Amino acid sequence: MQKEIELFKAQLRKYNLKVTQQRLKILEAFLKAERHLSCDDLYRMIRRHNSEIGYATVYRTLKIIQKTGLAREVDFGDKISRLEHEYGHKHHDHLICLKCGRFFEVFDPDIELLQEKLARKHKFNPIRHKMDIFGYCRKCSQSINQTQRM
Amino acid sequence: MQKEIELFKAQLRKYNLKVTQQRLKILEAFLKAERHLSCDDLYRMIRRHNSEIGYATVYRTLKIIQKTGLAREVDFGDKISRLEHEYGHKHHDHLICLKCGRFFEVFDPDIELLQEKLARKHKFNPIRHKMDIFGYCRKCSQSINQTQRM
DNA sequence: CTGAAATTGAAAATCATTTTCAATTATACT
DNA sequence: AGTATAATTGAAAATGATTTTCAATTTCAG
Ligand SMILES: [Mn+2]
Ligand SMILES: [Mn+2]
Ligand SMILES: [Zn+2]
Ligand SMILES: [Zn+2]
Repeated sequence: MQKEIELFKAQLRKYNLKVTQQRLKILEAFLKAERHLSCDDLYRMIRRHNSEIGYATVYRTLKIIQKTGLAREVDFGDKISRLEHEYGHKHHDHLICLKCGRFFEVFDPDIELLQEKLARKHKFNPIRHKMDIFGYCRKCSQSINQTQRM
Repeated sequence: MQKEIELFKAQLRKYNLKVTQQRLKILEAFLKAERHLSCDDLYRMIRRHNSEIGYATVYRTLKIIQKTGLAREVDFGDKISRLEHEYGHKHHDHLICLKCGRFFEVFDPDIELLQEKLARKHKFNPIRHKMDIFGYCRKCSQSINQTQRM
């Protein structure tokens, strides 16, 4: 985590942004937290321990965190912007449960390769991609079957 | 298109919804239009020829069109809900140009197969998925290279 | 220290989406 | 056709996440 903090400070200086207590608190809260949180999630978390930080500051700091490559936006189709840790994390895709909302991070090198090929076939220069599979997780699949039986 | 209209009417009756001129006008505009339009897009299009239809009606009718299986929502990551024709259209994924905003519909059966396998490997029951590859289309790739040369 | 420039937080603005409600319309039934 | 009733309509307001404004405060280079 120290590495991320130093990287963040370096990036701030690089862009003539100031290293403030608020920004550091917000970054630390983000790094410590479970992943995939919205601005509002993080704001509430911080509020519990420190009510001195405003929503706008959390919002703005999250934008900086994204720009510095420490976070990336994930989109679960509910129109809410959520962030996950990016630094030191490899690319992955998601399995998202339609019932309980839990998600699983997955990676398949064969799919990744075919995605590259597919793009090239269309003379398209791929930069990034997003693959989300929606369905029912093991637990929810079971409970759905049980419901149907009743 | 007549087939879609009949299907729509049948669905309306099935759900005790009324067949109104507004609903039919909106459906026709949707079916005739280029794909991937937002509620606002469609509202503006309709307004050009018929200023008697309110935004709320377009909005509500689009919801019905989705429910009847004539449209599906596509998500290009800009938080705007857009619809594309669904009836008689096969599943496909998208290549989306980061520069000009154009998109290309693609389908790769090998990827689809691997997606199924990946889900199963995680005991996950897949229902639908979304795969979007963002990058630069052929034209934009060229113009970017030219810019860099200058 | 000091001053210029950046930051902060409360509040307001924005913007797509969704709901409300009184007036209007579609439809089933005389 | 006329009537009852239940659904629909459109303007306007509400919503909710996101983004901006601005006066007061803080950072930090010199
Ligand atoms: Mn991937
Ligand atoms: Mn696919
Ligand atoms: Zn589940
Ligand atoms: Zn392009």
